[in-house]
Amino acid sequence: MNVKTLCLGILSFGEASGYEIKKKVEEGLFSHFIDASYGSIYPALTVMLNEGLVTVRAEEQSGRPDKKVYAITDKGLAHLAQALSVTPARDKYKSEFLFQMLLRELLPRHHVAAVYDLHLAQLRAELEHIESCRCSAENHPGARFVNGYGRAVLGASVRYLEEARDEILESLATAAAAE
Amino acid sequence: MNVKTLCLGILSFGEASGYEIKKKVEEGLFSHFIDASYGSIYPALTVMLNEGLVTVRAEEQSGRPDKKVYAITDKGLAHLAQALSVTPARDKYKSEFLFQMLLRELLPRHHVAAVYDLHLAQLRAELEHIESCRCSAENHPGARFVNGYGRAVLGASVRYLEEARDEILESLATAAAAE
DNA sequence: GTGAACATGTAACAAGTTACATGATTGA
DNA sequence: TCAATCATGTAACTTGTTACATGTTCAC
Repeated sequence: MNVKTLCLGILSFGEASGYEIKKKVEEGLFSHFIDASYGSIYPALTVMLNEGLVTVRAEEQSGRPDKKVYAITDKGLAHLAQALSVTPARDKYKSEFLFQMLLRELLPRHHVAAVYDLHLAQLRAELEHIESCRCSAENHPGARFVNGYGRAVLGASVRYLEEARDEILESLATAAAAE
Repeated sequence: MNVKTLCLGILSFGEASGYEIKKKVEEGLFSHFIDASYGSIYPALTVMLNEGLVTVRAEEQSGRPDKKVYAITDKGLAHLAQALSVTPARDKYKSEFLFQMLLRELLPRHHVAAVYDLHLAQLRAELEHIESCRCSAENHPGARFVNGYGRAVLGASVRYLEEARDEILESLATAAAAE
């Protein structure tokens, strides 16, 4: 799936500027499983405008550049539906954190402890965030499902890290004591 | 984290050929959170050989090309430790499946049902796989932790999909009946 | 005899990220 | 006054993937 499809998907919820699309991607209901940068969003919108998949409306603003609000067209909606009518690529999950934990015996104890707690804090923050989105997702079936999925997975991660923390810290303490 | 670090990490568990590294990445204990293709592994090994991070040993084989078995050097081990001594990048999770489920109202019912069940089957297979790796990970602390993490997360995904399935299918049935 | 697994390697290509360029406003 | 937020856009760069090239053995 490419950035074009991603933008069309966001726009299917309502019109938005490139800037707002990026915000929705990184802060919105879907932040946990999609990602895109300005450098890919803006060109994608320009291309789709030329292809008739979206329309623009310039919103004048004092001082700032005109806000270009994009809206999806019928053609864009059809394009989106078609782009989604394929078997989705397998989920991709990449974790440098887990790679470090796998090889933690090679790393300084303080680093492992710091990385562990940072990761746990980040997961908790993300979980809180999607829990705060719960209400706004309630009335949309797709959003509700996706929100529930995120809560289930992030919740499991947080719980696992909380449970395993003692073991990690204990082995660290033991190793430190043995020195 | 790049492919070089990934290969060094695998090699820190023992010598291996490029082919075997790829197998370990896609079938091994870590398959759920790392990934790499031959097109990136082979060049990485060549570069690291020139940098003195690994050594090679050609294993003659009848018929097949010589198997080039790589082993990590002390310099490579130091390089690996240094590469891992940074704050890890945030976990990246991308899911076209969730994106389709988010927008499922745009998609044909049969497609949603097929995609859902395929995804569930794939998650179950992956979970079974890492459960089958559990024993071989028991005696290595890093592997045990990572294996447990994978089981926790995949288990939560599978359970959620199992629970939500009725709701998805029911809404599909309702929509179909309303036509 | 056919496809999968074993085994290495290259080159063209795709896709997206980072950094740069610009500049006003708003709140601490 | 300094950082953050709003706001768009381009170009160089990174990184890795896909497809190709080659050839054997083993199991069905």
